[in-house]
Amino acid sequence: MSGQLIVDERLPSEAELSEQFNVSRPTVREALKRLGAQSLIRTQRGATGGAFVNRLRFEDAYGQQITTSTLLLSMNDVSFAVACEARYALERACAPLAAERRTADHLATMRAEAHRQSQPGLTDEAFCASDVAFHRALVDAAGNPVISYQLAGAVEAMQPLMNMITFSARSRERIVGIHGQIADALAAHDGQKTDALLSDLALYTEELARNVIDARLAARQKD
Amino acid sequence: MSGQLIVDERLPSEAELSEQFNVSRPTVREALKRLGAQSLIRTQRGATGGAFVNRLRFEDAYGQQITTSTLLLSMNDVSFAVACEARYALERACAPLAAERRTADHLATMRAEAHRQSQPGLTDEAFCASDVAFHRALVDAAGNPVISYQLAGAVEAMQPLMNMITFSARSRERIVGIHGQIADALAAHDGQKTDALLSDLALYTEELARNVIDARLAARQKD
DNA sequence: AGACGTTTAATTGTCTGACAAATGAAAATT
DNA sequence: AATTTTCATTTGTCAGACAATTAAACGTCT
Repeated sequence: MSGQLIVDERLPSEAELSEQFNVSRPTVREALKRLGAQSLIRTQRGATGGAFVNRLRFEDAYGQQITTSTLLLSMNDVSFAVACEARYALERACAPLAAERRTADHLATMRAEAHRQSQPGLTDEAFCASDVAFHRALVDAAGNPVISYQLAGAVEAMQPLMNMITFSARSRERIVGIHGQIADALAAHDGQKTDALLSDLALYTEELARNVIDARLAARQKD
Repeated sequence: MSGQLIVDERLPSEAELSEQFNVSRPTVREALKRLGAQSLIRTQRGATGGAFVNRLRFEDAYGQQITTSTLLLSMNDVSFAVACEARYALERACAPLAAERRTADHLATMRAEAHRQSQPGLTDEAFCASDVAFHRALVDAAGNPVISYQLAGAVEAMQPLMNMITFSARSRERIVGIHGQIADALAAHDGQKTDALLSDLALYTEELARNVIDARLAARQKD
């Protein structure tokens, strides 16, 4: 953290560390495991083995980010509205960049996911998973790895919350329609239109969630 | 992660776990340390002690998020332009929300930081730190903890990169001027103006960074 | 000289058994 | 009833040992 070690540099062996800090090897190992859990080091067995400073890659950080975000949402009873607002606010931030830089690949992925979403036999969970894939493609289209990393948590952590919603055929149709329009807007490099469509989608998603919650409350009062 | 344990639930003791999984206690301890490093559990000594499922709080997650983001930027030679683009794109995303919901407290913090930034004796690092505090207040003004969490990394991780820049008196004056205008725009609940000002700030910051980099290249060629 | 096994030393991974330190509950005492 | 003492439980730490892995050093053969 303080920059004294560089990537791939080898730390002293466990025996050396235990002598250096006047603690036993098991204690050193517990400390090293803590660093390993944060992906700060990796260890290798054998003659030239040891603990090495790990290069933290974006792909590794994605996973941690998603896990942490998901746990945060589930443990701090964040309302659907708050989570939804955060997600779409951040996602709209990359609309202009995505409109500028989207490649044919990104468009193809989005169109493919939109098409999958229109299949009638799809379960609600598969629909949500495809939804996430669609939006990740949109975020990645902004062509900025830092943004992709930051938004991985916001987008993916919403999935468990979205899974609470049951999507009727009619609501699916509307969502897929907007997805198609978003792909069109990006194809036309129209950032403002993309932004407006994401705004629509945010409002509609919140409306669906509100309906589900209201229905549950009504059912509970009936009991 | 799979939801089988609830917050504050106690895990079996180390001795029980070592029996359950047929491993020794040190091995169990190493595993528990890994969970502890991820803030998933906390441990307590004593008769009624043990390992307990930890409630992951936003405040705790902030720190992890900032650490990870900072390391990501420093280890993957992300250009200043990319990091800057990400930061301001995400920050602009909360401009409309901040304009709507900012409290007098947020405005006071921002004005106080802007005032500090205008003090002549300030070091470059102190100036940057105050800059970060200003922008955190702006993000927090959006009144959405999920957004605050997500942006903590983007905003704070930029600080080491910003510290590379030496701020002349003239550039400070301009930045402080924009900060003041941002506070004014938020006071007037003007989201669009805030967004435009953040856009200006992004462009100007990138310009400053470009100058520093160009100057360094020139100096190197001179050698 | 070079290719190919073999040995060897270093290092992490794991185990056993032990003791220290903390801590709450139960028991004893005032 | 309040306070102190004792005790059992649990985590924290230590020492010493052995297994598993790995690359380098060494020998041997072609």
